[in-house]
Amino acid sequence: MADVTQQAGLSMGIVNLHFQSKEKLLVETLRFISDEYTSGLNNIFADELMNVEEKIIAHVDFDFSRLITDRNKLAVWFAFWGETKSRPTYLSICANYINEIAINLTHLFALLKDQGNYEMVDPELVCTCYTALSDGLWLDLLVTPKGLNPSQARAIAIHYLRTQFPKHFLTD
Amino acid sequence: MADVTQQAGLSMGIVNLHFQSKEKLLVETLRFISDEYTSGLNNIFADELMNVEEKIIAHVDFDFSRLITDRNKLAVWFAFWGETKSRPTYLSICANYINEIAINLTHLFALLKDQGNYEMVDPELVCTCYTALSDGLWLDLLVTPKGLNPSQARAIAIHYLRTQFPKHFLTD
DNA sequence: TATGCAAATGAATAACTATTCATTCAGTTG
DNA sequence: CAACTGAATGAATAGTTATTCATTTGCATA
Repeated sequence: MADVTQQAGLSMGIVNLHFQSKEKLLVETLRFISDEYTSGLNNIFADELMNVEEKIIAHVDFDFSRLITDRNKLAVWFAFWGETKSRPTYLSICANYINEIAINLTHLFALLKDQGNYEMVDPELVCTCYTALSDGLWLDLLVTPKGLNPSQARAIAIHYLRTQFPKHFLTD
Repeated sequence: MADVTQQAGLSMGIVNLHFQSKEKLLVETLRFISDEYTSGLNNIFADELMNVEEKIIAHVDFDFSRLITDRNKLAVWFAFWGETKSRPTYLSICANYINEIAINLTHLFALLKDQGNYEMVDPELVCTCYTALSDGLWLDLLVTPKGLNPSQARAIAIHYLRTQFPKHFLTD
């Protein structure tokens, strides 16, 4: 708590004044990064100026943007994920945002499947696979920062999407 | 420490007797799970009775085996990953096992590329992509245990490998 | 410029947790 | 079966860290 308040340039007592307890500060922290992530993606889903392919690319761009791939923030994500098993509150916050994004992203893949006549594509599978891939690439960015940079990670994600939608995602 | 020693059915002082300190216990814990993982995979790489495709399938099977996808153990992995940024010792242990596995797995993909005349395949890219995918699927198994079981996760990993080596990995 | 009020301070306290070490235990040797 | 030895115990201690609250600060209003 001393470290946190010092970083904030404030005094010791401030966390308990504003958040009641350390545990509630942590919950609000998880809520903050979850909201930041989902609202960034919801803006893309809701954007009426982009077509389906552009939205998917914007999604990937967001996943590997500075805002999201900041190593300090990635470390926070992993710390919370590690705790989900023993803290039901964290688990439920995570389950919520994961679910919300999956619905929207699966929908985009389903639309692209129709538009491109990709008859063998399973949108739900592609959504799960893309999401897992992106989480795993975040781990690479966190743990082997010299081995992979965000734009290489982005290229790997696009490489996967191209396997499913070979007529799309060619410009990158 | 009280919880840990209690779980072990031993007394309070035992950790400092055997490991010197809590921090060293944690380092040995990370070493233990890293060694367990790499040695399991090294057994597969070194097995002279399997062909390349069988080794890759054995690798995937191992990644989604009971031993590895146990949620308590996954939680431990994520907790350590979250700490790597601030603990150089953890970072270096992780960098080591990641590197060792990547060399071996990339080699297997290169062999399969040659054997199957997959001219467009980039073994290093496939290795990075498969590894990230598998890490991300572990997150799914940890955080949304009701949404995905290990055999479904395994199927998703195989699905990706099939995109790269369409003549292989068809039997599953 | 006095008064009121919400926001912030940080030393003191309370709560918690890692570590120590005098003692006990269990097994082996002469 | 005594003497020895290495492993284990756990109450006591030392160290750390979250929380409290009497006090101060800064700012708006009369």
